[in-house]
Amino acid sequence: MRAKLKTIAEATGFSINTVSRVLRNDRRISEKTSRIIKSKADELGYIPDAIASSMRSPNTRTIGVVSADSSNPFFSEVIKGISEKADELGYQMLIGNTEESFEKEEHLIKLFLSRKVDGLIIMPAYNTSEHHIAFYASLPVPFVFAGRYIDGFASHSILHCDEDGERDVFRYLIGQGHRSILYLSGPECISNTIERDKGMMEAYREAGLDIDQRLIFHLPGHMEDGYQAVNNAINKSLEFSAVACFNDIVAMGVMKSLSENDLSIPDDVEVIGYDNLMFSQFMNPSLSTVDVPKHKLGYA
Amino acid sequence: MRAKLKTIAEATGFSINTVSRVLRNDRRISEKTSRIIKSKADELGYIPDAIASSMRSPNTRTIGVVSADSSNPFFSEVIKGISEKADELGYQMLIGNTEESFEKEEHLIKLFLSRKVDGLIIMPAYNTSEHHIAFYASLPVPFVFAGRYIDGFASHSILHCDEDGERDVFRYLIGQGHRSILYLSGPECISNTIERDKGMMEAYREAGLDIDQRLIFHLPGHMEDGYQAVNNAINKSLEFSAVACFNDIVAMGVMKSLSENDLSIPDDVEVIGYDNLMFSQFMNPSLSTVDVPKHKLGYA
DNA sequence: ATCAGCAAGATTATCGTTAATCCATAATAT
DNA sequence: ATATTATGGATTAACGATAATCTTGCTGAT
Repeated sequence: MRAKLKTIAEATGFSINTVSRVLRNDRRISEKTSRIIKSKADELGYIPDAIASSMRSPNTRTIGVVSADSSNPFFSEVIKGISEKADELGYQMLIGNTEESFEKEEHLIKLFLSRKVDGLIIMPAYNTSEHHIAFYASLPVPFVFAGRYIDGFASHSILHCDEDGERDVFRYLIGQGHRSILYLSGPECISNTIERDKGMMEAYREAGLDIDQRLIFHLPGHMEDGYQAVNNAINKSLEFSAVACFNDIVAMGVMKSLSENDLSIPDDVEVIGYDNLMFSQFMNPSLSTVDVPKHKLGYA
Repeated sequence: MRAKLKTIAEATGFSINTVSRVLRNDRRISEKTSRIIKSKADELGYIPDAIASSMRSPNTRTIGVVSADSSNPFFSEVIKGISEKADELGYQMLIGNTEESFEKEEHLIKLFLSRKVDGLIIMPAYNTSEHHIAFYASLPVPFVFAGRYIDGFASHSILHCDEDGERDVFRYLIGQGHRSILYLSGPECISNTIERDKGMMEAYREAGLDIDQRLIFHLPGHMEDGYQAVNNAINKSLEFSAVACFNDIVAMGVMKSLSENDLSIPDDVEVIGYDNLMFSQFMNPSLSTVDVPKHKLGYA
């Protein structure tokens, strides 16, 4: 049988409580006692029972990470950042994926609460209804939204500035002389899309240019979306000399399509991504992108 | 205060135990009682306390996933598969990264044990010493190694067939007439490398060809490794008409270097990856690769 | 000499659930 | 008519640890 405090207590003659205090480095225990108990614990290969411990103590040193899709490189880099910081602080992570479904998100959060996580890091699903807001407001533990912003929970969000990022993209493209920019934006109801669209519009306004709505598309943000979108645009003979993408994944799809259509990058069409994923710098031709401190975001 | 069994028991007049049985769908409870208790539980917004529950019951419905690097697309796809299956079975995942360090791996596993996980899925760090073997053998819970093989724990491993995969790669390349194949293999001490090297040698033997050791490199398997290796090879004027890579990430680095050196793919040099990561099919020129059922692997 | 104060531990009460028993009463079998 | 078995539920005892409250023996101040 696995050693427990009682085992050590009996083996050393001290009380269970004293053993517990020693192993938690509580003061008010003599050096000598401490040594004896620690060495016995070592000898018996004692592994503390975190379950029992968190039964009695106020925290579990566990956080719940609610990811939209942990196989998406963007999220997985954020999670890596979280993981490192959690490790450093002695916390452990429960992870689950919502696949962008709020129902799953709610279910997952409840499971995490059931597990008594000390806090939640949420990469929230699209769509923000009254019900969601109420749900978030009722959470009995601290929580933050990573990378996305939810109305009414500004102070709970850790963000990079989407508006500025996209404005810079369009400023640059317009500055390069592009006048027909295909803009493959994200899902309409998430904060990132809204913010970035604002940035885009601001850049056009600054330059005194009109926006051609036919060149703007809101897509889910997968690789196929970029690929399809450019194929379609070319089929419909849309004219464009640059493509601004919602993320690097979409940009990959875009580049694939462009190459297949014998358009050279960046001579015929300039492509800009978003997120600066680890692999983006190794793409060929390499991808210009907006850096998002994913790792830092997770870490924070 | 959060509702607990006692709250419901007092509100309905039944005993705590009866409430517990109802909520666990234990039989031997009348329909009527069950309905009353369930509706009251709903009304009070009861969330079960999984900590207290797993204190008493033999399992925690939690598994520990020991990943080498969760931001590496290969692992993250495997983890996604695990996540889906776990979700389906009502299990939750604790995840941690070892960064390929066995010390961290051991530490992480101990933490998971402390949390009383029901089982472990391990993507083991390199290096297999006596100590590791003894450590694994001493684990008090079921465990499997995903994707890698550890001596002495064959039955604990879930594998794709590395040897066959690499043999097919070399058969194909040799069949295409390549006689100088740069082989960027993986870290020497992990099973995948060993198996694949075997496959490579077998293909050469079958074809009755000698192996040129100068074209074989064992690398850690990162993108930079592929990039550097090809740069070096070109600098040293090594002749080669194809590159077989340990994984798709290395292949990306390779392709980057080749393009920068104005070598066309696949006309001047043919490149083959391994793993068939999600993004590989969208690369341009697209990457030939060996499919590894990462998702299925995780799922299994 | 008396007593407050403290150090170093021991005792005891929980934490919220589940498992093992136990106890009526009703239904069925012999 | 008695013995057995089901049924539906109540009681009680853990699970392993921590926190709050007690003890006991010393110091040292008055």
